This record gives sequence, structure tokens and C-alpha cells, in this order.
Amino acid sequence: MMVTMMGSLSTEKGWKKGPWTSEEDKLLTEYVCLHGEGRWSSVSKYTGLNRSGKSCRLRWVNYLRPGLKKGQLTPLEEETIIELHATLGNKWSTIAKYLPGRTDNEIKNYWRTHFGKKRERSKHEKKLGRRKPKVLKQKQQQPHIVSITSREETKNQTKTFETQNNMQQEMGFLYPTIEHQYHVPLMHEIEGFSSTWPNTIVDDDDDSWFSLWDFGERFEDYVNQFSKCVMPNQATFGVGVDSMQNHDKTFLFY
DNA sequence: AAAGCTGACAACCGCAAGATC
DNA sequence: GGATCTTGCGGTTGTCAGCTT
Repeated sequence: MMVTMMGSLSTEKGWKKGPWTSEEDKLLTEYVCLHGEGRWSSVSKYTGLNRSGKSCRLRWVNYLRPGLKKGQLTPLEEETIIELHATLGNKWSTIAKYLPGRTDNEIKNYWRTHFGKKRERSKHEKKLGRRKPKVLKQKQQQPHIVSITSREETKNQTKTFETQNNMQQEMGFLYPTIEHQYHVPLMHEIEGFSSTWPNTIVDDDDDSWFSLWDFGERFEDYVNQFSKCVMPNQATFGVGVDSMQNHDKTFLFY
């Protein structure tokens, strides 16, 4: 039998589920103030809250914890997410470490909203035989997309950069773990690049994800910088030619 | 005006790893 | 050393508001 997820149902153990009330929030907040974070399974015992430890932790981490930023992500945060996802993949908690005040859940939702569904829709359209590139909503206000490299110019230039573990890094950010002190430059940290993410068209091709980006004259510069950097969990980083019809752009794939 | 669609968000689930008994 | 418990993570789904048709 299908169980309604969001309704105020109780589990077999008797835990309440569904949206939290302000009273429940208050009880949980008081508990954390007194006992600190952790010991989530004890929350119900001390507060009378009929919520599982898991549910309490999630509510605290994603909604009640002090210092959380509310509201829309800034363009810089969006850019950071996109770039980190390109290197880290779906490591939402790791990505969240670079965005103070933002939760992994929030970032995950953002990504799925802006890219996941577009991919699904793209696949759907592919089935229907009408593939069209989709311009990201946030980028539509930016200037028109400029062709970077012609199809003919890059047709036979597809190349792959193996990740390199011991490169001396000069720009970008550091991964937090000791064993991954890699340095990957963010777009805006490369001299000459805009502080905002370039115009982007998103589409999918099987299970890979790629973008068409307007790098202007600095495309090769960025590729060279990026290819010097270690990309954890990514086997390759490459440059190829857009395979979509009617598009003559260079793209990056992961 | 109503129905359908879409994006944003909150919250649950399963699983895995680490901690504790 | 094994069983159990706790915690954290990533994936998924339901709801709702706003937009489009």
C-alpha cells in the first residue's frame, strides 16, 4: 500500500511524520540549546517530541540551525555549485562546505531543479525526436551566446586530459581533506574571465552532462588551467564538439 | 476562470560507516 | 569479533504556489 509521505501519519514505531509545527521546532531548538547537537535519538525522551532522531537531525540541520542563509542563492553561489559539481559530482555535503549557511539538501534541490529536470525533459524530448537546447533561466538576461570555436576547427581536436595528482596549483580553492589538497580554479578566479558564469546551454547526451559555455577568447586558457588540476572522482576531463544539430560550439564534458 | 505544468522546497527512505555494547 | 545503535549522506517523493495554456 502506498503511504502518503507528507501527511501527519505515524510510523509503525509511532513516530510522527510530515511537516513540523512551530511548537515542535521550539522543543527541538530548546533541546539542542541544552544538550548540543547530536544524541538525536534522545530528543523524544527529553522533549516529548514524537519524532525520530533522524527526523530531528534533519530538521535541525536543514532548517533550525543558526547561521543558515534563507532565500535564493546568489550568482556566485550558483557558480560555485556548478563548478564544484563538475569536479566532485553528487557530493552534496562536500559542496555545502564551500557555501557557508547553505545545506547539502538545499544545494541538492537547487541542482536537481535546474539540471536534473532539464535532463529528464531533454531525454523525453529526445524520445519525441525534437531535441532543443535549453538556456538556463538565470542566464537568459545575459548577452547572446557567442560561438567559441567552429565545428570544423574542433572536429578533429577532441582531446582528453588525464587527471594529474601532483600539479603545483596557483589559483582556485583547496579541498578540505588532507588527502585531497587539490586546487581547482573557479571561473572567476582566472584572469580575464567574468565574475559571472558564462552563457550556458544545457543538454544531455546519454549519461554524460555537458554545457556550452561562452568563454570568449579565453577558452583555451581556461581549459589549460583546468586540465592542470586534479578532479577527484572524475576519470577524465575533455574538450569536444557539440553533437547537437544547428549548434556550432565547443563544449566541456565530464 | 479553470486545468495543467513547473519550480522550489521540505521531509522521508535506504544504505553505509562508525561508535558502542 | 559480532550485534546493535547512531549518525550522515544521497536519492526520492509529496506539496504548494505561481505561471502558462
